[in-house]
Amino acid sequence: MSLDLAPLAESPSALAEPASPDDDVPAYLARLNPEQRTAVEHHSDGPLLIIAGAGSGKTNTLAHRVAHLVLNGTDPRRILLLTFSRRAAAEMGRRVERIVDQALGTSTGAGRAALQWSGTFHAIGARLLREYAETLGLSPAFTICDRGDAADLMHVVRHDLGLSEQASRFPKKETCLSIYSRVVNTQAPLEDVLKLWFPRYTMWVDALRALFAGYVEAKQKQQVLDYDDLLLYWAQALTEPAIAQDMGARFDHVLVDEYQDTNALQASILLALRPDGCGLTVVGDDAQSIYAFRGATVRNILDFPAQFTPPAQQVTLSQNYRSTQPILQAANAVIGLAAERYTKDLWSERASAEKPGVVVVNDEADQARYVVERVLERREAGLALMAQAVLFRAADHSAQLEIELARRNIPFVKFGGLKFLESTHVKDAMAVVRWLQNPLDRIAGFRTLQLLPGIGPKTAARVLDALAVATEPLFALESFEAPPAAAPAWADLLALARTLLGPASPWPSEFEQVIAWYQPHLERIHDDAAARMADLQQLERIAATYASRERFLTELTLDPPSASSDESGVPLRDEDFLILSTIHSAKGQEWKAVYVLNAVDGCMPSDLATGTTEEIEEERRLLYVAMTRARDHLDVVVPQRFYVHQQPGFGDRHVYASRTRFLPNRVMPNFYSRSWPPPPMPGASPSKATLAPVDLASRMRNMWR
DNA sequence: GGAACACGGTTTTTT
DNA sequence: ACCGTGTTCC
Repeated sequence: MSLDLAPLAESPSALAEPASPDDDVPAYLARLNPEQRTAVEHHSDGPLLIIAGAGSGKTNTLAHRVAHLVLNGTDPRRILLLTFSRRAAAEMGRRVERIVDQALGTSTGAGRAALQWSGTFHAIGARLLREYAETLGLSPAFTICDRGDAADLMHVVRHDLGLSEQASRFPKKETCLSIYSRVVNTQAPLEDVLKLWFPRYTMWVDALRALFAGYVEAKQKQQVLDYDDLLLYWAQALTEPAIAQDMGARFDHVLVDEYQDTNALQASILLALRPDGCGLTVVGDDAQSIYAFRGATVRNILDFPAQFTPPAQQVTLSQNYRSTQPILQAANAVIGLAAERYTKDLWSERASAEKPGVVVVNDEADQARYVVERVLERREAGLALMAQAVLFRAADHSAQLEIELARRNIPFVKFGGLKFLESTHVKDAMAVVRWLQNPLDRIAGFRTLQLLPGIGPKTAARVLDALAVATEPLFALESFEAPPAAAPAWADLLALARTLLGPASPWPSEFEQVIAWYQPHLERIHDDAAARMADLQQLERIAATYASRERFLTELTLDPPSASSDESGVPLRDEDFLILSTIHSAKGQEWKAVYVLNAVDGCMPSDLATGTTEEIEEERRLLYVAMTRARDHLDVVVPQRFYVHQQPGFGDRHVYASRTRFLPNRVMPNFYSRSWPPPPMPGASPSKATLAPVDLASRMRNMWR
């Protein structure tokens, strides 16, 4: 399931009116404004950088450029289009086909412009690596592990090396993985990464190096690649001139979207594919760079032109077709306070008398009530729920709002945060399938085996050791002597393994067997088995949409369902529902009305991201991204008190927060400022003070006397 | 010795 | 809700 619910980004309105009727110009070009048209028509023998401000018709411009190339004779199978998400790739493909079909004046041309090579860097990397697997010494059957699995593997290796008992200050498995990942993605030495981003752990440099060596070895033994490997192996393969030549020659054009959120490793892949920059187009906006935490660097986009001789041509799109002028002016004011800026202010022709609001409320409960009231008010006025979105910094910031929405029966879909695939039961089921796909995958096996009562870490490890040296996995399992306590469950597992390890059976039915096997374990382990079983049935429906076990595993790992909704289940397509999303997941999208939650210091910027000025600047851009999602209405909500989780030595508590530092007084004239609920009328004071006090405490004591 | 269970402390953003 | 740890039970 890829819930393509929210329409992506720049709507058709992001097209300029025809500038001047020119007989020789095809209609699809006449619709563009001069800058967009320059970008679309850029001659393909030199590299091109498009700096595209928020709402400037970026997606459309890129789609038009691809369509333009196809209409001028480029084979769509020889175009490589790298996007930030799978959803963006699908949307881009649809638009290109539409433009080409319209231009050719036929509806029979369906498929003529079908892009074969569009997807994320990771997905394209996985595909190429499988294709070139033999040359590269990889097993073509390699499985891809997600972040959680990678962390588990890191944990196992750490334990094997005896680093767990070292001291309490050795980084946790997730932190180890973050450090590793940052080294890989930034291509920087471990020492520098530690010094810059993980100063607390600099003393562990040698231990970490040993850990990472063990981690790499473990992955190779198990024929498993993590997310970073998809880029790393690809980049490394491209350092071989013959392979670079061969891979580069498959494509006439390489286009990259959201270039501001790519990292050094991705830049090196591009450069190796197109060393002279011919046929290379990158699009991005440095003001919207919000992924430095995973190694992305704005330097990629800023240094792009000078990488080539002659330097890349640069086109800037600065007309915004999305937001009203007051909203844009406020957003410009916010980003105008950034320490460093490279692009100029955006402008819009969409006049409006309505300034965006900064709304001060008492606490998060009032914040939820305020948002619900405004959402309903606007729906009364004709704005569908789907045209409205609530954005926030961290997934759990919407918790109170979700409760309020459920209470008032307002359907919603939430993007970002804890996902479907990360819940224990779904991970269990996926592990079973992965392990039987690749019996050398120890993490999947470890997880599966421990589901059996009577089998814990030790026995599981013995089974996996036997498998690691076996030539025939099924035989190894059958000759393993399970502990007596585990005997019945072990027999059931063997029966499942005989089917799944044996000659291929039809795909979706294999999955049904896995679920049938897992169900009794689920019921034994979890109290809320019924709800979890419903999730697994959902997963079964998803599994049925993939052609094979291998495709299911790869594609679901690289493109997990991005939305989760309330308990009533995913709303049907024709139903109306409100969008809740983390700001990160809202990238590239737009709504008529946008509500930004928790615009207070501590949330934005997050307390966890105030270490360096770079981190704070990224948080500022995050607010900018949130604000520029709005077309007509924008409300920034500031709760005066908000809840913080366990502070060392304090426990849960409320803190008094102040408006985010990104909205200082001097930008406030761009907003309409108010508080909610409105202050009570004078004279209508509540009567609390007149009630007599009651001593409940002594009544409770007296109950036991 | 190994598995199971109970408890206390934590939780950013994502391919 | 989950991870790590310490304790109990077979």
